[in-house]
Amino acid sequence: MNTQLKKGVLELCVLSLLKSGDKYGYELAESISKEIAISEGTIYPILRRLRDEGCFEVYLRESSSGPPRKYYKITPHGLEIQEQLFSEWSKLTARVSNLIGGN
Amino acid sequence: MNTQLKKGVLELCVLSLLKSGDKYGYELAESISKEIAISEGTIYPILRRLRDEGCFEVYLRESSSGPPRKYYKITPHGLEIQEQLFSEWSKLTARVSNLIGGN
DNA sequence: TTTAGTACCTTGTATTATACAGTAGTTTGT
DNA sequence: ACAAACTACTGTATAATACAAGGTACTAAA
Repeated sequence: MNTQLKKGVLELCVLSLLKSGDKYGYELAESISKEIAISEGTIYPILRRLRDEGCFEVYLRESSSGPPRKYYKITPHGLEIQEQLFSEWSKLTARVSNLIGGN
Repeated sequence: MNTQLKKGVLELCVLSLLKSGDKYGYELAESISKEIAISEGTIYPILRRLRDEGCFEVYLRESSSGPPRKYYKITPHGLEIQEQLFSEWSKLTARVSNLIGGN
C-alpha cells in the first residue's frame, strides 16, 4: 500500500485504539496490521514520539508467553490530540470527496 | 491542517481533477485550495514529478490575463495511476474506519 | 540439551511528499 | 509609473513511515 497515504494516519490509529484500553506495542502492531500493512518496526517510533509528547503513560507488565510487555495508557492530553487528529482526518476525507467527486 | 495527512492525497487530487479536462498549474492550485489548505508553491513539484513519470502531456497556451499558462493533459498511464491511487485511498479510509470505529 | 520459533522491544539509515519563502515575468488598472 | 493580480518555478527544511538488523525472553520440538 502507498506509503505516503499512511502518513499521520497510524498516529491516529494508535491513539484511537488506546481509547478503549491500555495496550502494548506488539499488540498494537498486530491490530493495525490486520487492516493496514505495516512492518512491525514502524509502530515503535510512533509510540516513542507520542510518549515524548505526553500522550501516554507507560508501565511494564510481565507476560506468561514472552518478555515483559510495555503498556501504553493514554493521557488526557493524548485524548485531546486524538480528537483533534480525528477531526482533521474526517475533514480531509470529506474534502477529498468533494474535490474528486465520484472519480 | 495536519501536513502529514495530506501526503499522497494531493497527487490523487491533481490526477482526479485532470480527468475532467486539461488544466494549468495555478488553476489546480486554486481549485484544491478551496477544499484543502495548500501553499501555492506546493503544486508545482507534484506536477513536475507526475509529468516525469509520464502521467501528463504538457502544452503552453497564452492567456489574456497574465503570462502563458502551462496546461496538463492526463495520459492513459496517468489514468491508470489515478485509478490505482483512488483505490488505495478508498481502501485506506475504509480500513481506518474499521480500526477506529466511531471514536 | 540444543535448536527453532514466536513474542516483544529498539534503533539507525533511507525515502519522499509537503511547507515555506523567495524569484521572476505578464497583464490590467490607477 | 506603480500596484495588484495572474502564472510559473526552485531550494531548503521538516517529518512520518519503510526496512533491516539486533537483542532479550520464553516455549516447544528434536
